[in-house]
Order: sequence, then C-alpha cells, then structure tokens
Amino acid sequence: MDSEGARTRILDAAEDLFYGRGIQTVGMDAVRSASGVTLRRLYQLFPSKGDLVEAYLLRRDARWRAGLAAYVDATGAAPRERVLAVFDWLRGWFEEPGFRGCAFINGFGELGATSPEVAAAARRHKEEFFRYVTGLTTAAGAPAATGRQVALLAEGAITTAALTGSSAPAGEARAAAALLLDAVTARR
Amino acid sequence: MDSEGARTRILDAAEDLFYGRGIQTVGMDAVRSASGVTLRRLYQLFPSKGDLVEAYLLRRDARWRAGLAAYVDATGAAPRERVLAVFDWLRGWFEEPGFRGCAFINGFGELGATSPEVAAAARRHKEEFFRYVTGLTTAAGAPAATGRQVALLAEGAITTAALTGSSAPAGEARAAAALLLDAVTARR
DNA sequence: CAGCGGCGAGAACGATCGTTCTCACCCGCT
DNA sequence: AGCGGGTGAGAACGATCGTTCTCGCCGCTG
Repeated sequence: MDSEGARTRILDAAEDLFYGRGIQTVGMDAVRSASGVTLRRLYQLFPSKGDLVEAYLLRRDARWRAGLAAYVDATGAAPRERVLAVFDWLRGWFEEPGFRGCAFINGFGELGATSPEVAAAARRHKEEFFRYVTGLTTAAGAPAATGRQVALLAEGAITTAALTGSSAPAGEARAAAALLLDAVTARR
Repeated sequence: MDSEGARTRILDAAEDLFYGRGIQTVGMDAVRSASGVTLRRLYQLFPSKGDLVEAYLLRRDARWRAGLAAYVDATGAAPRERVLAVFDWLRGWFEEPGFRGCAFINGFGELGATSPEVAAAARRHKEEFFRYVTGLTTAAGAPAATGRQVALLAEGAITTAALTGSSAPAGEARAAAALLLDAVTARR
C-alpha cells in the first residue's frame, strides 16, 4: 500500500475510464473499484475529482508526446522523413484498440466551457504539439507556416479517425504533408 | 402557444445551452427556463432529453451545411475559388461570438462512447461535409483523395480555432488547400 | 498489557438531475 | 349554469454523484 503505487494504480484506472467513457460519465466510485484502492485513499491522494482529472491530463500529455518523439527519433531518418514519421505514428495510434480520439479535444468539448483547468490543459497540449511539429518542419527546411499547416492536417486526421473508426486519415494526411513539404522546400 | 412556435423556442434555447456549455452540463430545467416554456410542454414535444439532443444535432447539421453551401454558391466564382471559399466561411464562423468548435465533435467527445445516437449524428455530419468538400474539389479538377485532404485541413482548423480562440487557422488551412489544389491540377 | 492512531469497507449526506405528479384554474360545450 | 379536459406552475420522486463520516480492526508505543 505504498502511496506511490496507489497513485499510479489510480491514474491507470482513471485514464482507462475517463478516456474510454468520458470524464463526466465515470464517477469516483468507478475509479475506486477499477483501481482496487479504497475511497479514503483516493481522496487522500486526489482531494477532488478535479484534481484527479488534472493529473490524468497532465500524465497523458507527457506520455503521448514522449511516445511520439521516441518514435520519430527511432526512425533516425532525414528531416523530411521525420516529419512524415509523425503520421506513421498516428496511424499506429489510430489502430490501437480503444482509440477514441484526442483526450484533450474530448475533454475540451466536454468541460472546456465550465472548467478552466481542463481548457488550459488542452491548450497547453496542442501548443506543445504544434511547437514540436514546427520544429520538425523547420529542420526540414520549411517555413514556420508550413509547420502549422502540417499540424492542422494531423489534428484533422485525429478527429476524423476517431469519428469514422478508420486509420485511413493518417495516410491521407501524410500524403498531403509530403506535398506541402515538397512544394515549399523545392526552391532550396 | 402553438406547438410549432414552442418547438422552435425550445430548440433555440437548447442549441444555445448545449453548444455553449456542453450537453451533460445543462439540465432540462435550464432549457425550460431559457425557452420560457413549461416543463410539461417540453416533455410533450420531446419525450426525453435524448430526443431533444437528437433534434438539436439534426437541426444544427442542416443549418450549418446549408449556411456553408449558401456562402459558397454566393461567391459564384470559379471551381478553385469555390473550394477556397469554404475556408473563408470557416473564418467567419470562427469569429462569431460564442464560437466553441464543432458541435458534433464536442458532442462525440462527450457522449460518443455512451450514446449511439450522438455518435451516429456526428458521423453523418462529417460524412456529409466530406462529401460536399470532395464535390467541390472534383469540380475543380482534383482527384477524390485531394478532397479528403482538404476536408482534413478544415477539420483541423475547426478544432484548433476552438482551442486557441483564434481564427488564424482558417487562413493557414486555406493556403495549404490552395497549394494542394495547385499541385494536383497543374498537370491539366 | 493498555491505549491510541491510522486503515479498510461501506454507509450516509447533501446536491443535482431526469421525469412524473398534484392541484388549482380556465376554456369551450350542452 | 355546470362540467370535463387540458394547461401552467412547481412540488415531488427516484436515481446518481461527489464527498465525508462511522465503525470495527490492526499494529505500534510506553
């Protein structure tokens, strides 16, 4: 019963439930029974549901972006291929069982209007993602505007994949990104 | 108190509230007091909250797509400019006060996992939008794949504009769409 | 050994929400 | 005039949820 283990057990359960069913839909009791922890422990570690939601989003943001960066780094390819690797990673994500879109967009749609914390977490996540993609595209010799356009393609692919349940948008977005990159770096 | 007038008053209030604050956040009583209708009338016309939500999404889908199509038709320009007009219309939408992203993506994030009706409505809406955009791009001489890519750009612009509160994504997506169109129709 | 502080399990509380019911009232018909 | 059916306003009901409290138990300290 060390409190560190309980913390991650709780966060694991909360992530499964919040991401899979929505935040408002799952009650604290569901988190408790899924994590096997007692209700008192849960409230000791996360004094309110808002705190738990914030911790869930924070950890998911860090993991998501670290996973993407690790994949891109592992390709070790040329700058242009590193940009396109983002979409390969997205395809893999889309095909994971239980994929249900971007946790931050979902959370924003659900609570963005009523919870400033959730709205801010979603904004930070997208900001960091845009910054990361723009870093990749400028390394490939494209202007910053191209980075934002590539990020828009990724964004659209994520929500479209979630709605349609297909991973095809990853490939379509990837092809569009390649076209954009080539159109803009050809003048080197 | 004709029932037709009550119906639209209720739907107007429901749209304001559901879109502005989220579906689960607003109770039937809020819809009642905002519409000025009695609770009994409300349940006569919409026997359950799910029915009201469905009607809200249905009407919003029809209005949204009709507004877009009317704008594009009013430009009356060449096929290529008709595609780009979509993004001009999006910019105008983004700048409306109270803009909070796509009602269907928000609803899907909130209830997609628990309400098959909401999920289906969101899917139909995006399908119709993709079909419309693809129609515009094929009229401009581009293959169907380009249509889907342009739609992905629009999709990404919508959610990014909602999160950042800026209408800039409309312009960035528009420029990217122009590039895609030109790259693909140059070989005419 | 006696007492005490913390823990697990779950009941309890107060608020909210979707939905239905009560009750007084008014309208049109005979 | 009298009556029945529908209406408006809001109370009431049952369920759920976030949060806290109770109670019995265990291990530690003097």
